[in-house]
Amino acid sequence: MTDAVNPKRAERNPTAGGSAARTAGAGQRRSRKRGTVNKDVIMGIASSMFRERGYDRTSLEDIASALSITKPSLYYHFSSKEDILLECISRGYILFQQKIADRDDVRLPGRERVRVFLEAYVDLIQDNVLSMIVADERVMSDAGKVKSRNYKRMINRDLQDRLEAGQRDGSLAFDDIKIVAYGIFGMVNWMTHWQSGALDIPPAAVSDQFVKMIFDGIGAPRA
Amino acid sequence: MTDAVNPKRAERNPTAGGSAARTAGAGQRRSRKRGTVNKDVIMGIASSMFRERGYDRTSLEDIASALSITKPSLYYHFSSKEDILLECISRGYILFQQKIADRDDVRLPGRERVRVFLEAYVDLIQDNVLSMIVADERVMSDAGKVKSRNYKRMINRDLQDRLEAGQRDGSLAFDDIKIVAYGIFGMVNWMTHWQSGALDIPPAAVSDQFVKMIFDGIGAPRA
DNA sequence: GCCATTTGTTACCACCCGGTAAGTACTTTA
DNA sequence: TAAAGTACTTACCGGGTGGTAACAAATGGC
Repeated sequence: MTDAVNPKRAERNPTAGGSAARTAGAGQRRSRKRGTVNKDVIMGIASSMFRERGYDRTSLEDIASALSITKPSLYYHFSSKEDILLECISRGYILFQQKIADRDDVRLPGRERVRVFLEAYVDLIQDNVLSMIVADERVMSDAGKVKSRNYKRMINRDLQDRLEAGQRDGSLAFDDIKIVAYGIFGMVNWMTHWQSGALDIPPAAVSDQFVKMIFDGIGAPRA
Repeated sequence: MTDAVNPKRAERNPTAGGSAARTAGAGQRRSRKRGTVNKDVIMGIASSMFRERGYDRTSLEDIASALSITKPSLYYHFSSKEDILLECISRGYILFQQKIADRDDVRLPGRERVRVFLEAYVDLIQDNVLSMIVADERVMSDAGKVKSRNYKRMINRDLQDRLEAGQRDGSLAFDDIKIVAYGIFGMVNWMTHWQSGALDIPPAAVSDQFVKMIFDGIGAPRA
């Protein structure tokens, strides 16, 4: 009974699928064919787990076992846990850009361009893909902080540009653009804290209601 | 046999005040007079630290050293780390009720009662007092989850009551009250993720702008 | 068939964290 | 003044985490 070496680490019930891998497909350790685990597969799982459990509370062992590999294997693909997070953030940003590219059109009024932004954003939140939201700078290295902050700045800039465009073309009206942007991001980002029940609302319904609320407010029209 | 005993664990630099106690006054360990540390003082520091660093990333040692006491001393006042959090949540809720009691008046239109709610709420967020927001159920015991969820439910109910009152008296108008409440809480709760710079905006300015945005929206009035 | 590269594995470490046991000093009370 | 409680301290444990060293098996090119 040596307690330094934990023998139980190796033995993992091969029949128990566990709830670890509820999010994405995963089998038991060793069941996966060699070579099917690439960076993108890892980031898919990692994004989901970071989003569901939080970055801190997701251990590398959690991620690895959801992929049916072992923790050190992750270090073949990534250089650190933070590296995984940063790549997830980058991936999320790229997916956002791709999603928005189809529907976006700079000739539309700013108001509509804000709507496009929000619909894509809410979609991706509910797909557990926007790791940026979940990334808390306080756990990151200085270099990581800079990178993460840059992505946040870019996406913030994107929304603010649309808001300004709306102000110019007369489709939107507001005082303080910073507070407005913060408010909008708060509304949608906080979805990551919703309990599972509330998340069952279809993304389209959520973004519809939010967009309505943001544009029209909830004050009764004064007569 | 066992190499698990790490001797270096005990040695800790006693002079290093560190930046742990930037939030509230603290000196080096032992500088504080006996008896000045009571539950309320602990909760004050703990709330701030939970809010600034997050619950997970605030160790009991962090809290203790900010109070110039040792970690086991905390166990004289509280039974566990979660206990501290739960008491902070309760304290925050009570402070909220007290703050709101002065200005609240059920005879006011719902719209104004929502405003009162939000002004108090934003104030207390900026005072780092609403630990409820920072408490992530995923780290809590089942019993803790229930308690925490109850406080959240109560404060949610409070806002929804005000919203419904506004809908009845005609001062507010909206479709889905749940989404509206989620949206509002998202806007204000997300303030806990703002970087320090943005938090310098005076609370009154924040709540004014948020309230304006919530009531009137940012869509230009259609002619 | 052999070798280099890719993709993993086992075994392990140093560190940190929540929590506990047991003892100590100050303060109140009878 | 002595007992009883209050408010701490030192020393320690078990368990978990990110990360590393060293080794092994599958894969593809020659």
